[in-house]
Amino acid sequence: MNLPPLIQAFVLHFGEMGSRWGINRTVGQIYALLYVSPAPLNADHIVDALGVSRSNVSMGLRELQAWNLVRAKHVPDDRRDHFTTPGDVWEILRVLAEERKKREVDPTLSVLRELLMQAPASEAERHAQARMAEMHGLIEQLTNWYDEVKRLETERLAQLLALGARVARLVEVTDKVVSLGRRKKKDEPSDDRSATGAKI
Amino acid sequence: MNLPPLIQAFVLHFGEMGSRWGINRTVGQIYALLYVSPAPLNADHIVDALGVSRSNVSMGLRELQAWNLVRAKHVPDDRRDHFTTPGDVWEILRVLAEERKKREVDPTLSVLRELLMQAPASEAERHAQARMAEMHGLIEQLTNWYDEVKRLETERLAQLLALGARVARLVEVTDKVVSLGRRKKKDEPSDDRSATGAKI
DNA sequence: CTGTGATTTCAGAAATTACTGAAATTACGG
DNA sequence: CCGTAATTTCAGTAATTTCTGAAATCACAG
Repeated sequence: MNLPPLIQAFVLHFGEMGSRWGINRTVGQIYALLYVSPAPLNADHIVDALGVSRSNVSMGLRELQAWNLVRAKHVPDDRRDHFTTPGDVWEILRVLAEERKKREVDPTLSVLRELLMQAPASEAERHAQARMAEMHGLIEQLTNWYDEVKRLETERLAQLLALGARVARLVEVTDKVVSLGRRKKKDEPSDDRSATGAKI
Repeated sequence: MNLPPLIQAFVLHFGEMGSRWGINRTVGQIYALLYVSPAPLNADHIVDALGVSRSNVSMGLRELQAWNLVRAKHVPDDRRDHFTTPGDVWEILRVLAEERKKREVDPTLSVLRELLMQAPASEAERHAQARMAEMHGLIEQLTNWYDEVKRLETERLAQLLALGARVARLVEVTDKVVSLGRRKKKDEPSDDRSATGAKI
């Protein structure tokens, strides 16, 4: 491996972490290298930098492209493909979330749905199904939430994050006021507004 | 493997998914089995049910306990240990989030911090550091958010989830009012706060 | 077309990870 | 303590995954 020490440390760390996720060391390293690179790199650059075989790089890039984490870019006057990561870290986060959901969550959800359709043949199966239903419910809630949140623009999302758990106070108060309002009269949103104005 | 078909399908699926996460097939299967089991199981039960070696089960249980996903329970009049998963799926979610953060996020955060302390020795390193800083900033925002949210009780958390992206409307309005307020006078936080009371 | 260089494929080698059975250790009732 | 049952450890083996170099394919300028 032939890289400035700071970059090498970063690349090596991602190689290690890669194995802790589903991806292998080389794929992690390629990603890290492209991430910190100021310009798109061609495959041979990567081979030089990481000291792995050309074919390994080819397979790694292929996998990263399947994950939508790396894009090929055409550089004029160069027949070789050049590769980059999306520049915006928020964009990367979105892609990562989407892909992991697709690979890790969706298949489970569909298996659960299928198993929940079947008629239990015993008490053991009945109980198992009840547990599966709990899991299914939770995952469905989470994915519904995710589907809504992912549509937000980055700036809004960042604001929500910054707000953190303080939004919960709001929910709490809203809840209280709504149930109060219901006791008096239905649909009096102007009241709700001022009420929710309590410190969040 | 010796299980009712419905349970077997669930167990096999978790075995497969296991490999897609960091854990191996047997560990995934053990977890799935305990999850749907109406009562705690001892190690030999698991051996029978899954058809793997006793030692493999021992190692699997050990790993699941390290993840806090399985607890040993003592059953009176039985010298053998019995194992269960936490019953509440929300609790499971919390544990999972916490452990994955500990294993996948925290180490990266600390490496990034360390690398950002060092003085860059070249333009390439300078640029790399800037990218690392972006990544570090994002991860820190996410973990701060997580740290706040994880403290919420389950019920509040569920409410927040149910609210979904609709909380974003609130943020939007807040934003507008804050910028209005700012046009008049600087630093008037009490104003800002009441402003957030607008309808969500 | 042809020739050249870039890229991918793929069979086998290397490395890693998972699993087993035997032996060692631990826990505990008598 | 002793004996027995439960559990863990660990060295060796099996299975899987990753990586490589050689060959095949592709892409395109001339």
